[in-house]
Amino acid sequence: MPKVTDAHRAARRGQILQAAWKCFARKGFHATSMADVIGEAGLSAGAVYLYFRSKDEIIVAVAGQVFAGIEDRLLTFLAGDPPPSPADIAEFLIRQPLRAHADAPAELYPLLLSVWAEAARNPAVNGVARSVLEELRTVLARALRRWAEVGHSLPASPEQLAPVLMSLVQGLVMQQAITGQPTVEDYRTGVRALFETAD
Amino acid sequence: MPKVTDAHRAARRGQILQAAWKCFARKGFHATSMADVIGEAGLSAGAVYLYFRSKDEIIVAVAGQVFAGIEDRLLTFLAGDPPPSPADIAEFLIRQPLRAHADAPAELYPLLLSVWAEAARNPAVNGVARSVLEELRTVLARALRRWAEVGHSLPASPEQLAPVLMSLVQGLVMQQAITGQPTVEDYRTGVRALFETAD
DNA sequence: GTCTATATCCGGATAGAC
DNA sequence: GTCTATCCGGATATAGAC
Repeated sequence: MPKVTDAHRAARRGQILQAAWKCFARKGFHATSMADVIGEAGLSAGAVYLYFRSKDEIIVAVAGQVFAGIEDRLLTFLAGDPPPSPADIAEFLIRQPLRAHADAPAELYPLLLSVWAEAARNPAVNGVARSVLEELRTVLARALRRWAEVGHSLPASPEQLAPVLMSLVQGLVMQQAITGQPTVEDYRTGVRALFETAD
Repeated sequence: MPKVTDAHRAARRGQILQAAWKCFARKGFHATSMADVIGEAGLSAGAVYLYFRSKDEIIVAVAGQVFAGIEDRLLTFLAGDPPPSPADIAEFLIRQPLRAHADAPAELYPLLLSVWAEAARNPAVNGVARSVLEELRTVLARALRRWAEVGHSLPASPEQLAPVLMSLVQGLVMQQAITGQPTVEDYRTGVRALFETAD
């Protein structure tokens, strides 16, 4: 296996995934046909099936990309000194989805909804989503504990607050995707106020 | 049109919707075939298509049922005297989905996720979901305002806090559907503590 | 009103030429 | 490695008998 081939393979895979991402963002997983992906990628059916065994495999890969990087960015943020306050953490979380995927913001939220819904049914997608959510929960709890250890008070245990922090993002995404409301800025203000009176 | 016919029609429609609900809860909208619904209802294809013109029409009807009643129950709760506190409202919201559909709790959360994801794509479903979410937002804002007018303080404006309250349910549903965590009780405790320190 | 049988279409995946 | 052409299965919706 010469080097060229590996690079080539990676490039092709990326090309396909990017095309699939666009299609899935536009129409969702189920309404997207392989023909859509193939057309968007500018390849042929045979070529695509050379890199992915099935549509399901592409879905799982895209779901993975959606979550990719969240943890890393969050970890470096949470490791800051002094430790960020719960309000800071909340604000950071809320801004994450858009920061992570600066392109195609309009279709990002619906895509996230699709991924979550799929994660509730598709075992493979569930695997990646579940591990990310669980990791997120422990990371957030650890950060909250750090904040408490530095002399601040928390309204509840870190383990109980972490899921609440996560809900803030999830709820915003859903409401935005369905009603277009509220704006990130309005939402951020409400959330920050709530946590600041509670620290 | 004799009375019998109307009652009959209503009963049949209900029968079909109940069957569809079960199938959708189990497998989601897209993985459910008309054959599934037809079999579950114990009817024939011809009969089902007599009451619903298409699968899409059934999806919209089920989505409507999922939201049915939420508003009414919430309104009577919020109208209580003395006005419920933000913490009380949050707790009520969190418990709602399970109270509303006491049967089939295990599959309720995934079904909700499916409905939300569908609402982000399917215009008809979006219509019902959007109107419910918007109504919910104004109703909650009004209740928070009432609480403030009775002499309590709020960390932010009612309009900013209402979406945050809604997020609490949505996040719990999603986390439960995907990871099975946290339990309603743990979650409730965290949420209540957060809002009680802030009232 | 209801059922059976089926027309019609479409999507995923493959086979084989180049 | 890549493309074209195609197969097969399954899904929606309908037609027509009873």
